[in-house]
Amino acid sequence: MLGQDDAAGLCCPGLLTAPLDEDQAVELAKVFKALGDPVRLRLLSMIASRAGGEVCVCDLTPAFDLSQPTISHHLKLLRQAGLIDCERRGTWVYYWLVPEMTDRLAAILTRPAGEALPDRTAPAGAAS
Amino acid sequence: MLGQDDAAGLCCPGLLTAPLDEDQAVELAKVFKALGDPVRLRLLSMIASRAGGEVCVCDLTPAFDLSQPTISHHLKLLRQAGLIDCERRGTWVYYWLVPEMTDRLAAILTRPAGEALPDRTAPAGAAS
DNA sequence: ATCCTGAATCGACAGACATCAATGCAGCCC
DNA sequence: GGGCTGCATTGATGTCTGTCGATTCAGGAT
Repeated sequence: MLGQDDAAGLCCPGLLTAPLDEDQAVELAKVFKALGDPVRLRLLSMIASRAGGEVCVCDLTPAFDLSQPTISHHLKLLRQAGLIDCERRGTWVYYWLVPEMTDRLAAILTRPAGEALPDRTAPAGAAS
Repeated sequence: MLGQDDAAGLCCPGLLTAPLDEDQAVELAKVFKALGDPVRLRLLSMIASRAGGEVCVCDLTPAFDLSQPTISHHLKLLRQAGLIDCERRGTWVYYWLVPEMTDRLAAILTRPAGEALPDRTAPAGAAS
């Protein structure tokens, strides 16, 4: 059943509207941590932008100056974060994006429309 | 002019539409890495959701079971990532969200509207 | 000036992480 | 079967990071 460890319980209505409780924060942090590496970001973008929606590992590995085990490790972390999934098909393994997860992250980072921000460009009290 | 190190050059049209080049990936990863810690996520959400748009450090610190220097350290990382900014006002220091950055992240994680995903529930591969 | 308070910085340390070479495992082909 | 290829796992290693106590710095109050 392919790990798919956790990181599924991201129900939070939005990081920016109410304080996160600790459990939510821990879950969310796992996903952002998975995104917090240049190699994984490039892997994710290569997978997500691929016409057809899936990529063979053999197309990913040569794009980096890293060993094959290292790429495999990064793919595993992205998968455990719920950002991608994979399937073995004969000799090759194919990865694809899980758009529900990126959608969820985008929603979490989106502020409610009518939120009036205090105008920082002309603060009331500060001259000079 | 308050560090504000880098992490400003996030022009990328979207993580999910085209492969990121390495420099873009490195910049973006810094921001996501800043979000990849539960304490920083909670700090950010406490700051962002505060009515009035700003929070005094003295209101943040007691919400955690961590030392004051540790909180200060996390705030510094969030600030270096461009997610928050701060100002000293007399004895106290106030922090607020930089919504441009979260907006940018949300945009980066958002797929272009008309993107037809391959239907994973009924793979078409075998036919034809 | 002296003291006090709130916040940032410094130095140290344990745990986490990225990376590699070596190995293991699964599926193809001869 | 035997060998080959593609990918995952293991074990080791150097670096990064989260945390703390101690210290320092900035501003107000006495």
